Amino acid sequence: MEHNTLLTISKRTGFSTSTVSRVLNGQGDKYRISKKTIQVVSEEAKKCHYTPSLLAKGLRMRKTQTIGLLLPGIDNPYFASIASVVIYEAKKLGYTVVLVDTMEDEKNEQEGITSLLSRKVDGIIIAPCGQDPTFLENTDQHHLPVILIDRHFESTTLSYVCTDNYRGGYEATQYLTQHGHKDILCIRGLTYAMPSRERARGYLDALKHNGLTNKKRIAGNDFSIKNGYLETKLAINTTLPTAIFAMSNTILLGAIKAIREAKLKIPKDISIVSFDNYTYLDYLDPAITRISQPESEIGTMSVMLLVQRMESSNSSQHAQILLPPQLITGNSVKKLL
Amino acid sequence: MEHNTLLTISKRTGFSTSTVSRVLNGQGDKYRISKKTIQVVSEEAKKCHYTPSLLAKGLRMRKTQTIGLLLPGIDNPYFASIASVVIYEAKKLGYTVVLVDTMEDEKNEQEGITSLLSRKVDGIIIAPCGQDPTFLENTDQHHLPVILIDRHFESTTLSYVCTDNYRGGYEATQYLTQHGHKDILCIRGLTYAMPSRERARGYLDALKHNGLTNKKRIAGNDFSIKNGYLETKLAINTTLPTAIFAMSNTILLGAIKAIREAKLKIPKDISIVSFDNYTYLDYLDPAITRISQPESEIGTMSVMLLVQRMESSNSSQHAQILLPPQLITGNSVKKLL
DNA sequence: TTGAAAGCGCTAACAA
DNA sequence: TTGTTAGCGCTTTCAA
Repeated sequence: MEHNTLLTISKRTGFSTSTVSRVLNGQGDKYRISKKTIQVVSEEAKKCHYTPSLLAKGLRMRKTQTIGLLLPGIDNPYFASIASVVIYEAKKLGYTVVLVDTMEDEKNEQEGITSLLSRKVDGIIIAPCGQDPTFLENTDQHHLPVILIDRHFESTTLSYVCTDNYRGGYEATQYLTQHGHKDILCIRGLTYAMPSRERARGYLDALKHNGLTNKKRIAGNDFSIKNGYLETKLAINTTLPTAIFAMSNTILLGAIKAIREAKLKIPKDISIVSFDNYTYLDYLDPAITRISQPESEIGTMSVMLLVQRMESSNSSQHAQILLPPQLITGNSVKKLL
Repeated sequence: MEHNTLLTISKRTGFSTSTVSRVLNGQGDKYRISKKTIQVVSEEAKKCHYTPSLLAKGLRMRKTQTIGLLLPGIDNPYFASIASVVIYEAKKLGYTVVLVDTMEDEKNEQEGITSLLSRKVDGIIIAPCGQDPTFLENTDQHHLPVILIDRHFESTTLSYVCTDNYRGGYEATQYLTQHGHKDILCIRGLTYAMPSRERARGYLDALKHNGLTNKKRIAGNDFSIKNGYLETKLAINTTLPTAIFAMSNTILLGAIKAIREAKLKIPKDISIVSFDNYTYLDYLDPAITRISQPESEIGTMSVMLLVQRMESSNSSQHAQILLPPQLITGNSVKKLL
């Protein structure tokens, strides 16, 4: 293990580095290298635990078999789930993942991207927390494919794979109205982020289709537990809604906390529907009714799209994909008469 | 953004690549390069969005500012939490993290390490799922520092940062006996893994100190939800213990599921103490009493140790650190008379 | 105060 | 069937 290179193997076997390189890359047949040479070289490589330098290879080939993944918070189970899938799928296709946690901070995001560019990653998958797609669009156009996940931009040429958040917001609200709810508080995530806006749009449209437009009530401005807590607390102390539509699992937790502090019971005193699926939601009492996002599909599809763009030269074609969410019913919604 | 290198900047400014390199690395003063030159070069670099190639730099310097992190499952909140901290701390010190999810599979672990070696990472932090430290020890001795986290080996020279699992097991059990419990079922994780063994040892010692050795009851063999479910189901249908000590948050979930299916109530019919801390545990009903592991300290300390070893040449010194766990009380344990 | 040139480990065009 | 050689982008020694 004393730092082996093609050169050291070349010297020990007596063959040139080219030959060694070709053998070790499985191009022995292609170059009609003799069986014996192949065997000798292979054995020597194995014996000395040769590990090719992906630095040198990357420098020479202009390809590093690496993809950068930027997420706003790996400790959020929703993003952890996506990360898990992306890493798995990437590995299957021969890519390694460099993970950057932007912590919902634009500066971190910017630095993260720069760092990935320096590392010469072959492509980027990102759940952006910035509001401006310009930089990403430039990157994408200069030979470094970018795929957005979870969040996309108003008008962008960039490829994305996201949940159909409008539909999710609509279905969550519709489920509540179908159970007789008319006073529904919607607690929103990051105001300017597309998922928040789309879910809110779905919420509003559902109200409209039920003649409840005048009942609309949207509050909150980020995806934190604290936001869920404060907005719920406020609502409880002003006008208690019959139901809450929480835009994320984090907001949900905050809401539950406030509800418990007020000694209210779910669903007897107040109903709740959340966004994001998660094992633990089945273990809460009551189990929480929620709109499940297709994390697995988002992860798989984003890797597929990215690899496709990275490996085919002509593909400047962009795909903008919305995947349907799914309602999972628990016992957190009461049927009103 | 048309692929700028030192050479292109050198040509455009008229200075040599050496000078450009020195300026861009902040060594202008050291080499007494004229203010004007520094300014010209810096401006050109900024204007063309120069991004140094860490491949070339790494190849030349034999240092990539990258650390490899191998975890058995990023979707486990305990590991997600560690990953989050490691990424953050590493970044603060100028390092990027390549994350490998081994999925509790030795083969994946082996491949992951090989891949990291090829990428020429400067060091490795790993929660090993293999049983044999030999390979890691060899790696560690050949100029690539390795730090174990979460799990360590029987007798190893490798550095590690782990929870004091013996103490955790002891305290969990002690808490139960202090509440009058004598029939405590311990549901274990991966049999051969050090955390399981140490927690079990703590459990047994606590029983012993309370004269309950003949009551010992250990079952189960991995850290899955399924394991917790099956063992609990079995216990309920044979001899119902008064309390369960679940060795992880996953085992806990399985246990709760079985308990609910049997229409039993926690803590009225059966008490439970778990391992691993997690926000959601406060939101279960009842809140779960658990032994909290110091994820943040584990993450921070492992990065500190690793960086120390990577950056000081003489440091073949190894640190083996056990961090104390902490009991967090919920309402899942009933006081028996 | 600046530059020329070698070399990190690899691949591939060209040559034999 | 195999070898020679140039070059990927960078740092650094030596020289001026």
